Amino acid sequence: MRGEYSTRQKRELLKFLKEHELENFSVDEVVLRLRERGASVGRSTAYRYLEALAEQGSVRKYAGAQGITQYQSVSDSDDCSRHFHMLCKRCGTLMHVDCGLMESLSRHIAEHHGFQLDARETMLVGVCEKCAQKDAGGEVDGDGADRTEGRHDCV
Amino acid sequence: MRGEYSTRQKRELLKFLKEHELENFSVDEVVLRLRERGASVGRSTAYRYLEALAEQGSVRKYAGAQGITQYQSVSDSDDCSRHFHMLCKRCGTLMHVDCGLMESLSRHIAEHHGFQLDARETMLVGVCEKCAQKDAGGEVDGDGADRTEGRHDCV
DNA sequence: TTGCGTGCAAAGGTTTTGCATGGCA
DNA sequence: TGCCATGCAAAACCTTTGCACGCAA
Repeated sequence: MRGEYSTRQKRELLKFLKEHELENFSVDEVVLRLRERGASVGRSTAYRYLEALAEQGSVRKYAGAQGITQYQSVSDSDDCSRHFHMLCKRCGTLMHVDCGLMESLSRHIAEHHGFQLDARETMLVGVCEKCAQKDAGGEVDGDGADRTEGRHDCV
Repeated sequence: MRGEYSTRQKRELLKFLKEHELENFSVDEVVLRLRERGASVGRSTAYRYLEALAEQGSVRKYAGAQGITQYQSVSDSDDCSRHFHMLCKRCGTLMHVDCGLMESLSRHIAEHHGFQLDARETMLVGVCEKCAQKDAGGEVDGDGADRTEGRHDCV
């Protein structure tokens, strides 16, 4: 019979992602966090299923710092093709930006530069507010580990 | 004595990069192309020197498709921190965009979203004009291999 | 002569794959 | 009972590093 099976591993992964919507994880982190809560999932399985979810669109997949692939669960209602994303190069946090200027930008680029922007894949790289403050203050440690994340709806 | 030595390998690499300004290469491609012209350079050396050039700023380094690091030689007069870059997800071509809207964007993001954009690392991903035309026509092959590249100065 | 640069080979890390086993329908 | 899914281990990859040798200054 054709189709997909519902397994414990898939359910655990899905549950974890739902609970941590808009947070960013590497495959290893997901595996680790699941193991901590006693819901172990094999690394291969995590790779395979996250990849599938990314293709299906319910998870964003992108290259974070040090070339490590990051995954981020996106709520069903989120249409990531309609807003842009800011990636903090310090802590790896990914933020969604709903902002009118983005649409103007897309339109401008298309009309004046003959280039069709893909908001889903485009990443505005820089330094987020928190990390900028840390920079101003003491030294910054490598990871940062602040994985909470938000949305910026512009006025 | 402090300082850098001028070696055959460095000169070959530099010469190749100058000849292929604004084109994009992986380390392997550079090594291969140099070997083809009888100017072999070890992989480690290529990695080390390209990395050095990237830090120094005369070469752009970025994560291309499939997580393979790409390098692009930039002319001396180019100040890549002052304009943005568009990366075609089909053929891998990288284009420089000098455009007033980009500065407005940076300023807006900083003021309204508390995020400091890094133009040097930000990549506007999408489909370039050529590939869009190909899409409209027949099927597109994976690589595309059109590595020539241009600049878009906006009016 | 001094010490940076080079290149090989090995190590390092992430991601993919092969295959036997296990579980869903 | 059929297949799909899983997980281990191995392979595949790109990249970095250690170290002995070579070469520029």
